[in-house]
Amino acid sequence: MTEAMLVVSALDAAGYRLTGPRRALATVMAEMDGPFTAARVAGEAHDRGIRVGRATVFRTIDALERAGAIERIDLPSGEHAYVACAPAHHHHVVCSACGHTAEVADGALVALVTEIGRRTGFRIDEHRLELFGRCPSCVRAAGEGRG
Amino acid sequence: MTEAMLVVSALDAAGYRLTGPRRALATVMAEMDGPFTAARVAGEAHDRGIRVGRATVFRTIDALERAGAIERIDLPSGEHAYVACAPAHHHHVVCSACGHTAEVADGALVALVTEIGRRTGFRIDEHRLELFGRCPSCVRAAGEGRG
DNA sequence: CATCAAGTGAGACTGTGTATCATCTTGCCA
DNA sequence: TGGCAAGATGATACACAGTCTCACTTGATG
Ligand SMILES: [Mn+2]
Ligand SMILES: [Mn+2]
Ligand SMILES: [Zn+2]
Ligand SMILES: [Zn+2]
Repeated sequence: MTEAMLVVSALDAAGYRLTGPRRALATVMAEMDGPFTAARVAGEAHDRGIRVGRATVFRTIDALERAGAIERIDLPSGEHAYVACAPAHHHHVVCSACGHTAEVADGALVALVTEIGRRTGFRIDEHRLELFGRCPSCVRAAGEGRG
Repeated sequence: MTEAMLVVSALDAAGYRLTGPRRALATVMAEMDGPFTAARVAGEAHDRGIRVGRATVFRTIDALERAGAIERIDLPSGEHAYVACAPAHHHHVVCSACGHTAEVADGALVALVTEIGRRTGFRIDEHRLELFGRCPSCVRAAGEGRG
């Protein structure tokens, strides 16, 4: 609930109009558990009786991404997923079993990126670190299975 | 030339058959300058008079990726591109102006990933670092423009 | 060579994302 | 409070990425 409002206010702050479809979709996305694809948002919206065009789903994802309220994750499968998250720069660990994510602060990575820039001679202005594995609870569940 | 042979032998080592289409496409990919999309491989092959089905391009990219001879890069635009590269684990810096890439050894990143695993409780088994910016020669070119 | 599992190409098909355009809404202001 | 222009919407058509099927071909192996 308050999560959806954060998403909506990010839209507002970025100068986008606060429309019905955007509010509804922001709520759907904020309540999603783990990364979601455009198709899943459209499906979930449909299931809740929210009647919104497919193009609007893509446009809203686009607007939210530009507003910094959601972020794209390129899954190893090639799919594009998104997660609602803080507007500050950070990265994500994604559980490949249940989809839960955790945010990871940039921390030591900035120094590493600087060093890579120095060594390669590239002027690096964008980087992306994505981590995949099992979240604590899925690790625990798997352990029990064989324990 | 020898680059293409490396790609072909990686295929061989992974137990794939060495067919005409695969050799031809491996050559095309090895000679590509910077990351290439499936569509660009198909286009380039066509331009060289190599008659090969579109499905085969996708299947060959797939086989080469599994063989470790090429690697996918998720461009910020959302496109999927590939680069021919060494089979050892590493990452890429991509020039967003000219497309040139440089390989970056994992180095200090492994420790960082371990630390992230410890802090988040995730058992991380895959990570991906992608860096985008300007290569040395594009930086130089831009500098001259205003010098 | 003969054999046959693996690979190929044509083409249909699914899915993602974009373009168009007539219609509707929002934010703003008189 | 109503009027309006810019911006947003949705229906639909479209462009493109990637997969699937299936009849046919080819490479590796002996
Ligand atoms: Mn995030
Ligand atoms: Mn590589
Ligand atoms: Zn999990
Ligand atoms: Zn460059």
